[in-house]
Amino acid sequence: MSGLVLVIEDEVDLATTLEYNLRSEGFQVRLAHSGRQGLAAASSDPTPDVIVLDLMLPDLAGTEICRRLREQDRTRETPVIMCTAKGEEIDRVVGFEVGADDYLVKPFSVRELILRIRALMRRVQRTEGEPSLIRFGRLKIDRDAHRAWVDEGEIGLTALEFRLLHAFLSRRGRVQTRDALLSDVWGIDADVTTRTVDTHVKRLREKLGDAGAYIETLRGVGYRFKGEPEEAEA
Amino acid sequence: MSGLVLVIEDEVDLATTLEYNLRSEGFQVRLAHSGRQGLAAASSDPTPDVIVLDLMLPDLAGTEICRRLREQDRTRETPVIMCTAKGEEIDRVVGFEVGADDYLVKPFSVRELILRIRALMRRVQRTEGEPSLIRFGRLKIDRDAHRAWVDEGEIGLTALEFRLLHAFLSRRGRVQTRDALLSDVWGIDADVTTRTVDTHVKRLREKLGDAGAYIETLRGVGYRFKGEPEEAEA
DNA sequence: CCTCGGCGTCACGTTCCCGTCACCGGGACC
DNA sequence: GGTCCCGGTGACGGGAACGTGACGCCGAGG
Repeated sequence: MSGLVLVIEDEVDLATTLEYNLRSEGFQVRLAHSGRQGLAAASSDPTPDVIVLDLMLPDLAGTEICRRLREQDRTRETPVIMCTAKGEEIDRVVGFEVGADDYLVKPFSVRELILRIRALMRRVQRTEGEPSLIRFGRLKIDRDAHRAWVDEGEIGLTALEFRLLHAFLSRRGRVQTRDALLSDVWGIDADVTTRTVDTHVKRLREKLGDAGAYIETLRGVGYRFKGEPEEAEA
Repeated sequence: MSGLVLVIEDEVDLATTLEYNLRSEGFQVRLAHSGRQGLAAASSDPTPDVIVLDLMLPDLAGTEICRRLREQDRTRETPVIMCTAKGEEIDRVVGFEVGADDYLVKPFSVRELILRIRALMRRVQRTEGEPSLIRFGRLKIDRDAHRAWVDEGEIGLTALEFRLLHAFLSRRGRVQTRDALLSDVWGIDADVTTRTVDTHVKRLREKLGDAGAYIETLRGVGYRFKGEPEEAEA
């Protein structure tokens, strides 16, 4: 579960530290060093999944930014974590009214921030529909339960195999280069040979049995999961 | 789904803010600014659907109020959300022991509070009329009494173990990552290693005996409580 | 002051998953 | 048909992930 985090913070070195730490945790990061910049960054594509917002900014107050975020459809549902320097007592009432989702008091630990970001993302993800059951021909996977079946018989997949299968299923019909699979399934900073993909595709095909034929090899390009189940019959 | 929320909170401006926000979300609100007032308000008609309770009150401790609420038939089943200032986290454990249903650490956001109120209302609505007992195969737990049995034999669980078991039971069949368990069972601001989860799962399995097999380990993912008791036989 | 229970952490052992390599087999193109 | 690679395949070593027992801390209660 990676995601895009927007950090609105005018202290450049603090912002950079956060950026570094968040990236090393697998998040994508967008920085903004002023309020106006932050507002623009919040509503540009792709919209961030979480916003970390400093209360004290040179041009706009954090509460004002929060209010404006809540006025726009694009950012209305985006969780906001407010940061306040120690001693500057938050006006809790104002904070509530503008709809921040969480608070941190400086100095805070990066660990703590990451925990809260993850928690907020989980919450949004949970309410955000996207059915957890995906069916495809004789195949069925349940993301919540982390289980997979072929013809009503459950097959035991490892964590990596499950992610790989899910990547295929959610991009069915489209070619996936090995590099694309590596960054999607293994992660951006994966230090792995492209041939590793082959091995895991093989293992996945084995476990899928006959349904392994859903995965096609495109010589010189990559892999493609069939677009329609019937194609397998051909 | 509107409902009546009783807010027991001595800080008048915070209480007023909550009242305003809850009303604008469609709830009816009743305010009480002291413990005694709150106890009276809790059992007067119509009885509230949810109670939001500050732990620090001028006259009575929040835990004491909670205890008394649980002693009265009229309020025994009413869900209670406890609010505690940061630093009083010891009381969190006590809070669950006296039968609070959820807690929030100040400063919290109104959106978070509303989400939790809705969740509790949904839960009550679903289980209303049924006893507070949850049965699952050879397992039985009583949420109000905080007791647990395996095969009609009671097992002594600590407060933490009980919450962990309850978290598993209420999300049965779905994978729980260690991070998710940490924020749900320990609280978002818990300063704890993810490996701590392992230890407590182990202790819980021990106490559950054979029924400990209900808790499955998914390597590289997290833990999953079985969806159906019969799966254990397989 | 001592003891005890609950909780978090650490270190160790084990399991099994993952990444790599080397060896083939079989298309693709001439 | 030959040659060149690309991908399938089996084996293997390292290490990540988990179970487990032990220890220390801290607050409660005597």
